[in-house]
Amino acid sequence: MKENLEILKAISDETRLDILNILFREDSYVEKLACELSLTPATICYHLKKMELMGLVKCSRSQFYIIYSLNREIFEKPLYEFIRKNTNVPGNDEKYEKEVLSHFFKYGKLTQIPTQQKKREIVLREIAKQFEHGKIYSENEVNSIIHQYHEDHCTIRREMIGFGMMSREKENYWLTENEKDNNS
Amino acid sequence: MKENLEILKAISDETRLDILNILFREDSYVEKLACELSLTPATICYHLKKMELMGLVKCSRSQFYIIYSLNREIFEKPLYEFIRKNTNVPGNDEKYEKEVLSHFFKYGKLTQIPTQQKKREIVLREIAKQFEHGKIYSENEVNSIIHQYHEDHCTIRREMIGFGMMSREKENYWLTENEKDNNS
DNA sequence: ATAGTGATTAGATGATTTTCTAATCAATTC
DNA sequence: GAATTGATTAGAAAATCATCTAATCACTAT
Repeated sequence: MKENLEILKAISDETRLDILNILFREDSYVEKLACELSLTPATICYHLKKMELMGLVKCSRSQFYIIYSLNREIFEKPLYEFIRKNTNVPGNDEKYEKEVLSHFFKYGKLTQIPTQQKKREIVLREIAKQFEHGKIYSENEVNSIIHQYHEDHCTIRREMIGFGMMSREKENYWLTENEKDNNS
Repeated sequence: MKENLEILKAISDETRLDILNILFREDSYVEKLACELSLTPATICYHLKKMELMGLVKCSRSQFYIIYSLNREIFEKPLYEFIRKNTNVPGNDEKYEKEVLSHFFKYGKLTQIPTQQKKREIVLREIAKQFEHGKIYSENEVNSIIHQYHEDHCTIRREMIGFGMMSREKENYWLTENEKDNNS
């Protein structure tokens, strides 16, 4: 909802808070509000119209005056309803990962092993994609695949096991099974 | 509470809503947020600090990163709690009345009888202050007192009875009793 | 109809706020 | 302790917003 932002903005102003507080007490009209708040009718009108557009107040004519009153239901809602979006912004995390990957991979090579855990995990997970699920690799095969990306295949191999991406028994290596979801 | 305004302002911004939405999902940190929202870390920091100052988010260091998270209690409160002031603005209505009076009275004379009910009532109530409570006046006395303010004492006398400020029986006039409160 | 009055709109001005770049601070790793 | 990296601050530019004056609109009453 883009509208949430507009509703919040329609509230977040000193003058408009003053107006709302008066309207909580009693209905009122432009000229009276202008007088009570020491502002011109034009200014009050500007604020009331803004709030009316967002459904915070409503108005109706009564003899000479146009009486403004609150739409009170709105103010009962909890704050988070005005914040949370129903549209799931897709791929926000992926965007971050792409940024990290493009920073550490240049021309198909890993320029350095990231120091920070979170970035290292992203990079290692990218390399792990070169291995097939279910297939068993010898240590030499593992090393040579990793070597395409970086010279220090030992560190990387060890780290991949440390992060639980890869499993090992004696000389045999394979992708850990429950890691499948992260590599698709 | 002046603070209410600051809290609302700390929420009412597109970027800050985006940040809050991400933090509803999971805790995060400056650089990651900057990347996801395609803004610079400086900008994200600016927004986070603003929200932290208002108690919307909190932060704690964890290894390399400073992790930001929500103060979730705040977002459960209904909207009106962020609007209503506990300080009763005193004398707002009086201010309006003063404005009306100074518009219709010039040099101690009533320049014209207002057309609108609300204003006419204010003006008449002002003139009624010249009469003593409990005292009984003849029609001539009433007329001459009113005449100090305006030539058309008949209309004004009639209107004061119409509004219930003054009572009449035959030739005798007196201030209506339950009007006392309004004239102090 | 016409005059009077409250409400609204248009346009201009000044204030506030968001954003960036560049520099600095603070914590971590080698 | 030197270098790296994430967070913060300062200062400037650009965008947004509140307010006013003046003109117009819409309704009421004579």
